[in-house]
Amino acid sequence: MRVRLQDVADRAEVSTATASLVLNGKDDSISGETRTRVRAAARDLGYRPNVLARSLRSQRTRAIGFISDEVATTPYAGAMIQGAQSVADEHGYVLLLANTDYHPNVEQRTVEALLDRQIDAAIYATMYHRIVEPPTALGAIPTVILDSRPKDEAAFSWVAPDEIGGATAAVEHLAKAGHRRIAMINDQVGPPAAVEREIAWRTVLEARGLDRHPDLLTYAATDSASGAQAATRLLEGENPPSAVFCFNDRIAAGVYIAATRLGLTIPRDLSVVGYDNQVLVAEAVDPGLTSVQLPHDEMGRWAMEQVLSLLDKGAGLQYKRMPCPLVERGSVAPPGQL
Amino acid sequence: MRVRLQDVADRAEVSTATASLVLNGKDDSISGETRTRVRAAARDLGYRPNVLARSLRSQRTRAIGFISDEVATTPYAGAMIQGAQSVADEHGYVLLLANTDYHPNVEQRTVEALLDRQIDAAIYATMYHRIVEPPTALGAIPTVILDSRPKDEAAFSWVAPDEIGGATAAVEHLAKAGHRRIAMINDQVGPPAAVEREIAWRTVLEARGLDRHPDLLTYAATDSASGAQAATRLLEGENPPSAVFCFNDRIAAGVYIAATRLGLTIPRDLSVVGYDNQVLVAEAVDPGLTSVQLPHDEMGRWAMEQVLSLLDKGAGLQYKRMPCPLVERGSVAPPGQL
DNA sequence: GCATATAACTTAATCGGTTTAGTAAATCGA
DNA sequence: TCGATTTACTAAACCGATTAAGTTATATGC
Repeated sequence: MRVRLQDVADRAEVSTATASLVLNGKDDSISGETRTRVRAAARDLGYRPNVLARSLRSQRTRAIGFISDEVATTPYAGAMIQGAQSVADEHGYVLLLANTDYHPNVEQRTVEALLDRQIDAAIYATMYHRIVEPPTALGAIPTVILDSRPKDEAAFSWVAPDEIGGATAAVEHLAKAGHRRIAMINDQVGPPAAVEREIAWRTVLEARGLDRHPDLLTYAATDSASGAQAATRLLEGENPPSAVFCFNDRIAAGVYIAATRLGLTIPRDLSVVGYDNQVLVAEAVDPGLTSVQLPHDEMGRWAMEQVLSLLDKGAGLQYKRMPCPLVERGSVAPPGQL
Repeated sequence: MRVRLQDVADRAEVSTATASLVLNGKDDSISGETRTRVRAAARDLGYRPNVLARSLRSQRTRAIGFISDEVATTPYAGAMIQGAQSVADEHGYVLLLANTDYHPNVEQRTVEALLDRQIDAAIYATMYHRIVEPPTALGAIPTVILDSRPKDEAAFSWVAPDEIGGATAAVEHLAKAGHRRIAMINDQVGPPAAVEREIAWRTVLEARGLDRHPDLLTYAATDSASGAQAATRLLEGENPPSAVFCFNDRIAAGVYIAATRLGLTIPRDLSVVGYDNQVLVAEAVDPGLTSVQLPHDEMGRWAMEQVLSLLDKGAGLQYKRMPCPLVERGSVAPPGQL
């Protein structure tokens, strides 16, 4: 059996009230001698408070629900959970995990299960940047949206990647290398991330007076095989680009495959920039892929910090676009004479 | 405020005892009329029991601690957590997440934080297969080791990948394609996974009477740059192999890089098999990499199932080697005339 | 010297449930 | 018709803490 406060009190020959006051530092009115006796008893017995009992009484569990559409598949989840978890840990909070499997019924059930456990607050995370509508039950507790934006932007705090900034940096990087025909292979599904990155791409082309031929924009599914197909279309077309900005690294990997098959060498004949900075992909190709990093760890940290300040300081709602830094490897060079 | 059992009882005009008995199905001695009244009251008020209070009384929280050395970095974590989480969810259990950061002090602190929250049991997970010694505090509750083996194999239930089986399948696959000079690039650090895979590789070579020249075995760090170096050594040596079995997919990606630089085409001039089946890597290279899959999801599920049967059925300790299936893509072909 | 602070505790209520022991009324047996 | 069951509930203890409200000495003020 675990040691209870009662056991400590018995050993120190005081009431549980006194023991509690001492151990919680609310001991203004407890004599120094009693204080040391209680502390000694607690130490000797190896006393650890039962958090359940304390939570029941205090109405705070120091537990945060982490709700996400999926946990596996992508390596993104890990970084976000890691960020949130480590901040939580620093403040003596704990993470309760839940999956929604993209299914409203599961989501409903799972969120209620968390609320039944009296979580103090929640983080509603998604594995890619989109527009979400968290279940109404979450209205009961502070909730921060991680890696997405709420439909009603004023209803929640949220943090999402600064897609415009990241994509701008990527395209600017290509432009500064001297490219004037910069294509984009975008996600054909068109989530917010895709829309914003495309806007940024287009804006840089306009601002710098670069080639804006419609052939320079094409779409693909977000895997390397589709990326290779799209790249082949681009490169075998009438107006092949000298550089390609890709929606993600998997598509970029497809560009490498297509280029190699067409006898082109990266970066001599074609420059490529990806998005996501998936180290596994970026370093599996040769030369290494220059890519824009999604700040998952930082977003996870920010979300948890925001949760805690909503809880502790009763702070107001906030939102944040987290910068996406460009990570340079070897896939960009000045254009040749293609 | 949340609806309490007291509110339900008031509305149904019974005591909380009666309400509790009805809602928990222990209503043998409750009249049918009262039963329906209580149930209606609960439904009307949207009553949901406070799990904290219930747990305090029942001494069971239906919460499982998931302790791992890290959560991010690899995509493995997600799959293991996913597997464990989904089984937990099916049984009304919840996962409490904790990190140890490979640091004994953090581990100690974090495990105690979980125990303070009265978790019923724990899963002690690692991101790669090694020999572990879980903190003694975990002796207090059922604990299953996930993706590693305990130093004292009789002290815990555990599940780890069947490295021998997976590596054997990989090397057999190459042998059956006709290769007689099959090299291995192993992890230079030498964790159990590396030791076992090397044993399997050697065993197949012996069993089939293939070339066992010492040059065929070399070591590398587990990233693609190191893999490329090792592959270069192998391929430029006096006795180049016609096939390479790699400790992991990142090293295998390095083999692709080295082969391309040396003017060799995979699989015509060189066959390659990786380990981990990291889809991101395996599909980023051309042709796709044939690889052995680590059954993270299945291991996560098994671990949680084992935890629950230890809890519910008071079952005995068990251990399991989970099969690692070979996933064929395009990196293996019969040897040419190198 | 006596009412009044002050110091140093303790008692008991409370959080929201579960469960054992008990009670009152209805039913049964002979 | 009366004791013994059975039925249908309820009172109260309990889980392990926290904390407001008391209590009892001792010290202080005048």
